Amino acid sequence: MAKYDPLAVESKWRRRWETEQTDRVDLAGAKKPFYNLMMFPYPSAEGLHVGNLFAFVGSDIQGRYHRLLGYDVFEPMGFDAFGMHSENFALKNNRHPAEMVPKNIERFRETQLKKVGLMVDWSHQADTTSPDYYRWTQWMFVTLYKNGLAYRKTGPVNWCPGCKTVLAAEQVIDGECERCSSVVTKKEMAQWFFKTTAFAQELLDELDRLDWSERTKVAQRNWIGRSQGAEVIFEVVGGPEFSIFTTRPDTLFGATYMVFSPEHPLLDKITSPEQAPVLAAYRQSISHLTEVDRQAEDREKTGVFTGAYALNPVNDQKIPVWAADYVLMGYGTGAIMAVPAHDERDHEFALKFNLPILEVVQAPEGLDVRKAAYAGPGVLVNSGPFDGLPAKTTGQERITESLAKEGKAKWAVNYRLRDWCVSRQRYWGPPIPIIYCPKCGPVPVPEEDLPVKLPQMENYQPDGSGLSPLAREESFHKTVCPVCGTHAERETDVSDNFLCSAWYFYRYPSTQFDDRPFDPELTKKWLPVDLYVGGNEHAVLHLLYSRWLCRALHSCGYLDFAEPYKKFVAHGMIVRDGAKMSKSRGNIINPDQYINEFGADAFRMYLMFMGAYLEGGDFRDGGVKAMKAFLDRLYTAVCPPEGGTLDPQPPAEPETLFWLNSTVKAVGQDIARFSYNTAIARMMELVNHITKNKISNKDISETLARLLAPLAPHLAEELWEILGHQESIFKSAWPAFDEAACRRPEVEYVIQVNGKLRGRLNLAQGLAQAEIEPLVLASPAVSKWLEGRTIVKKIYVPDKLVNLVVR
RNA sequence: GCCCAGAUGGCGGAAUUGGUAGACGCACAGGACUUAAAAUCCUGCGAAAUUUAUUUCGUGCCGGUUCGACCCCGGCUCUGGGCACCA
Repeated sequence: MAKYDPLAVESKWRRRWETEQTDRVDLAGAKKPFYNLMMFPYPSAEGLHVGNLFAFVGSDIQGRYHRLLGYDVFEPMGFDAFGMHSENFALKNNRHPAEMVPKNIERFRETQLKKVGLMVDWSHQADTTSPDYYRWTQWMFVTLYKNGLAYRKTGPVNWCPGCKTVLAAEQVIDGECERCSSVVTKKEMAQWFFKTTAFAQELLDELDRLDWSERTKVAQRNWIGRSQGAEVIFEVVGGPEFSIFTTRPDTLFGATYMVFSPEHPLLDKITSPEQAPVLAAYRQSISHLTEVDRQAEDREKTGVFTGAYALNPVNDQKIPVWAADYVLMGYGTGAIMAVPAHDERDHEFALKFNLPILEVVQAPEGLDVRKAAYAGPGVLVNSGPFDGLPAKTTGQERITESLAKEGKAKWAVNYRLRDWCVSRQRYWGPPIPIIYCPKCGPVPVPEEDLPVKLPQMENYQPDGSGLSPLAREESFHKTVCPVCGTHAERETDVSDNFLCSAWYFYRYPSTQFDDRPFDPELTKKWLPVDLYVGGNEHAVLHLLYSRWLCRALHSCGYLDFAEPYKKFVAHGMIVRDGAKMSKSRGNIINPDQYINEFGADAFRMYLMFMGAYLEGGDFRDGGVKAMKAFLDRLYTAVCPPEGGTLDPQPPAEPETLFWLNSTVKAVGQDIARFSYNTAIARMMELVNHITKNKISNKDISETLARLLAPLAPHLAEELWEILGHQESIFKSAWPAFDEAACRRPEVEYVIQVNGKLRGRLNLAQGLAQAEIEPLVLASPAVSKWLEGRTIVKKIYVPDKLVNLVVR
């Protein structure tokens, strides 16, 4: 039994690809550019995770497939090596990231990535920690600042006590730090922000037109969280005006009290002297609560009366003003009108504090708004001139517009999306390129002075003071103002690692340029990215940030497109034996072990065969071995038989032609829709057919080698060479097929009686109903079900089925 | 609570548009080869009944539409994911 040695074959072809530069593309001269991007990994010391490989292989298959289709495919790779994941790991192991990261990168590239057989053009790498790279990350910051898209602001920010730094809203998951799972607290600090909210509407609108995985789009829509409503101006009795945001202006007549967020600055002005100590005590009592406590599901509502009253602009009614922490300072205006009859939260609060509940939208029979809030549709009641109008449509419009005429309301839209907090009080990142001058204020570092290099520091631990470790390095932060020359101080925070990764794909084609972040010509030719494959865990992190940055650079005139990725495909997640993989379970898959035993091709193929690529798969131990066994069978089937040769004539037998052509068609279609598991199954069927029938044919062998090439590139090259070709199989072309031969000349008709399968008939293709009927009625398997019955209806589906309905 | 996706043999999973449910593979069983084992090859493999070359049942649960439903509709249950005191 002929077998092949995968380790020998694979190292042979790795060397050949390297010396012949098979994987390189002529970026300037390419005629049919196809930018195939995969999410670059961060080089952890543990090595590549099987999840990384699953993602990369699925992407590489597209790259190789497109290459065979005649595209000039650019498939670059880089390392996302700045940030807390790298720094935390170095800290834990008592090492320095500057020493550790280059070693990890080397190991990733040389002993792992290259062994998997990715068609990566290694002449265009990006390493985010290299000064040649982060110089341009800093340039991004300066550019955003100069264009009014970056600003510094003091306010409550998310603070992770574990990582000792602030975090962006996107990096807080259920009140916990995305990296270390510490409970995040609020801290008042001056921080740098990017104006992500400036493009909230565009980011949302464009989603409808993007060719992206639907679940990724849904996650982004939820995160941006648009809600439409009105801003209404109320007036404190004997005090100032203030505005509230509501999505239900139709229920204004039902507002029986107002609620301010306890942090609302206006409270200090309006609270009555006798209630002031009560408010102070309340603020004290909630000050120690974290977001997790505050949002705990079963938590009872709390709040205090301020002693103040507000006037409802629709009817001048005097209603009490309360302060309660169920109203958040960060959303809308930090104050609400409470309509307990039609809002669940207000209802709960009103019951607890015995506040009035007034029905203004007619609830259906049997529902009592005193018992439970009714938020459904209905007509307005107790609403003066607006009674009888459908609340959510006309009612809403009329009430808002009548107030708008008096200047007391306007239509408004609110987004859940917050500006991106990019400051980090950590060491391992690109320093924020800003200088604070006592005379000139904040001044961006001039472009020619970039990069602001990260100094080498032996003790780089974050100290939790709210300042970055760089604040301890005087030689770093003491400087002079680039404008006036006065002694000045550098910003000592570094920027969020997600800024590094928000632009890396612009850099890849332009790595040779040290005078610009990306070359306009090459960028025009290669971007936006044609295909981006990655994990959906980045839906509202990297993918949102990079969409925003693209839009920002576009608005500043640096890019002539506003969306970075033409197509994004979210791959699934791998589990093992039905369970999530984790260190604590001890069920992590070690890819190297399988690759060293069965070869990268068998490992690649098994990863893709486990399940649907877009849904993920369940890794079973025996799978890689079984795949190697298939590749052995395929090898035997494709190679000339021992002591013989392959038939040089094209196959003529119809059944074989059917298998050959329909397999080529199906494999191409399946790869195009990321259905790798079924593509492999189709190849198995073809191999089974030729093995069973002892067919050795040159045409079939060459076709199989090329079908296999995207999935198992090393073996495909080996077979191609055995079949007599000098050049790489990737310089050949994807096999063509004959549409007519994809169907058998004879088709199997299914014969049903009353919808139940009663027989099958092999008949020539394309027969008419009238030609088939007599044959059906004559067949004994069918006629026995027709005895003594009347046929009332005949269903006929060409080349497929006949169904006789009898009584 | 709202939104999205999903539930198919012992297992992983197939099934373009409503038209043969279970492709392909794993595991298992039997056989061949072998001193033996491994590897490889061949055969079988949803369940029940059976006169075994037959019938009935069967795609999470209940109901509906249809000649015909894994697929469409209505109502549930469970699993995974996103959002969530967001006004």
